[in-house]
Amino acid sequence: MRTFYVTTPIYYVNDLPHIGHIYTTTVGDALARFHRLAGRDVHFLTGTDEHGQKIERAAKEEGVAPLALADRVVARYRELRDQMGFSYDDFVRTTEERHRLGVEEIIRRMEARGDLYTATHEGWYCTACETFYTEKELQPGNLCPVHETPVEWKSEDNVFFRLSRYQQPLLDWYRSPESVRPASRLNEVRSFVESGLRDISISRANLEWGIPFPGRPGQTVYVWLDALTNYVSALGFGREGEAAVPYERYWEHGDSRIHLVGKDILRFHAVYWPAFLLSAGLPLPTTVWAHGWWLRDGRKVSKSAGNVVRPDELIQSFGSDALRYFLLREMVFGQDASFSDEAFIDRYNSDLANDLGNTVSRVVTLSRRAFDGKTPPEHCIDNPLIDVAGRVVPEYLVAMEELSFSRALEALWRLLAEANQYLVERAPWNLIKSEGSSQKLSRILWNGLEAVRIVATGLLPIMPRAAAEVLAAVGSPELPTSLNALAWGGTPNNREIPEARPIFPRIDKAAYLGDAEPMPEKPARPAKSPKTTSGKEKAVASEAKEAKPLIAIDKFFETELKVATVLAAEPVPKSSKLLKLSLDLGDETRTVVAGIAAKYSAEELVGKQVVVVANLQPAKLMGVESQGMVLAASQDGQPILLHPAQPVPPGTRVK
RNA sequence: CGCGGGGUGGAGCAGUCUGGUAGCUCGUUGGGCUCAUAACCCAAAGGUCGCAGGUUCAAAUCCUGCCCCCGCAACCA
Repeated sequence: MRTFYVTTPIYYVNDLPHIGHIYTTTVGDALARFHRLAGRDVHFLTGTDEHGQKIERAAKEEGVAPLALADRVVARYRELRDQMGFSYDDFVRTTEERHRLGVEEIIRRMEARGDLYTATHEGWYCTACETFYTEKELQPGNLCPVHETPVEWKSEDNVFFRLSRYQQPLLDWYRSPESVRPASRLNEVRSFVESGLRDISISRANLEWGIPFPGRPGQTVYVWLDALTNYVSALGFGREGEAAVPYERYWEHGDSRIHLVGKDILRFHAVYWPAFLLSAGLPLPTTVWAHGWWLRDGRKVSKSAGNVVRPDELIQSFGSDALRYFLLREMVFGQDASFSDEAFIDRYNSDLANDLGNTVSRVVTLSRRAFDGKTPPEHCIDNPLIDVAGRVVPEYLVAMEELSFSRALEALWRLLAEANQYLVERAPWNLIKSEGSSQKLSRILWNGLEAVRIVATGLLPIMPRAAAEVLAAVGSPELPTSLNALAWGGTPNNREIPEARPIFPRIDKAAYLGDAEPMPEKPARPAKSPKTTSGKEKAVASEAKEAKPLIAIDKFFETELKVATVLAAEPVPKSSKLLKLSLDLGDETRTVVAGIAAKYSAEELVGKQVVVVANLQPAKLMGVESQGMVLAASQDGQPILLHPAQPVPPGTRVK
């Protein structure tokens, strides 16, 4: 039996599940279910990434153990399994022993290959955090983002991986169009690798919360090597005997090894991970498959914008299968798609309620009425719907193999549309009146039921629960175990069928969206549900906003604030946000760069008075030295400048 | 020349790799049907496929150049 191994990324426990996690896992689930029906030996893996600085720190702030913090988020993911009907075979946590063993083994092999070496890593270092920060993580003025104290330039010894050695082998791998998909992503990755690879650091000193680096005391395995290895460690790589069997089966000798990833982590999966595998002498994945992002009302989702789509409300309001359907139908795999309540409801009503639900309903009602609560007693082997099904099913199969779920669903829906058309043409409701339970009527209604049965069978991987319900409704309650069930002719004759009830009741859009007022421009607002319990969720992940301690007044006076008059202003070249200001501070003139260009033009500022921090360490921005900071209120990311209420002499102290 | 995505009937999108009658959903208009979840069916209106060149018998699709929008990154000291 051919094997099929599919993975989602492991999710970082720093964040609660959101629509992106749900999407990837749904894709994995649909694939896994499809391939099981296709008769393959499927192994579907997901899990969580639990190590690292962020977790360590968040746990410390809350005064709990890092593992306890992770446990909480993991519990949410576990709940999601039932809520969404995910059928993964295994859930790996990077804090598990089996994972550690896998990481240790892969490192041993990379070491044996001679690909690891120790070198000095330099960077900005906060002693309090015992951590390096990149330039961009620092607060203005070279301050630690956590402690807001100055960082120092420090060097530390790290283990490095000779990534540079694998440039050519990777490029060789990319010659196969299967390696990275879709093709546009393959090009992206290839050009990145062609531009040259530098060795990467794969360990950290002074990181407690992680896997100790084998053979390098004081070093901890760094995040990506740790996390990526889950794909083999979960299978038992690095273990003996029985425990290693899945690894042998699904990876070493497996037929398909598929990683589903978001485009944001493509580089790690399509460059670093294969390089690690090459170094360790393990087989590469057959395909790294990247999908796009979900946008919210057309805008990028971010925590700070507060427009993160969380699944609970949606599942509660529409049901998990409706969500699964929407995600797979609306997004063209690989591209970005936009999530909005309106789009969701429109899809739901037109596809699920009107097309699918209503078709089930009419077909079942007619059959029951004409044939005494049963499916029709006989059927024919020649009718237009057979031909349509014969065209639609292969299309569906190809699309599913290609992860083109939207196309697969379109194909199924074409059969549904044809069935409706067929019914209208034959008008069985008239036949019931004119000739009663005739042979002709029997055949017509059976065809209708059969078309729905085939659609529902195709929907099993997409909407497992709803599809099963539909199958039961049309008199085929036994769940198919093979894609052979997509062949025409499966509906039994003379089978009792239950009374039709709405599987997808229509949603009153106006009522759901709140006010019925049809807005010409829809406001980007979060979903509103009467049953919302939004407070709970926040409590779970509470980032523990530490209360800032009060400071003494003399501390405040360390900051020297002065009024200054803008003498001249000009945009900083090639910058979108920066204005270069010449400021009169009374006894001196200074150049200050301010990130206010989005809101203020250079011209309107000349002559205005502003408040500046006068004793700030100078810093270079886009090549221009800034000798101070202009104060502004920050509203939704927009700066609002502060002016004295009436003109004062330049250089006047502010306190 | 920083990286990427996009520009297709009123809206949202597919189609572009592998050129060959421009397609889907929603919406609009008219009609039909009354089995069904105010559903379903038919028909119609509505598109210079961002612009300009080029290749070709044939271009939304391939090539060249340009314009516009949206993310990301570099910059909010």
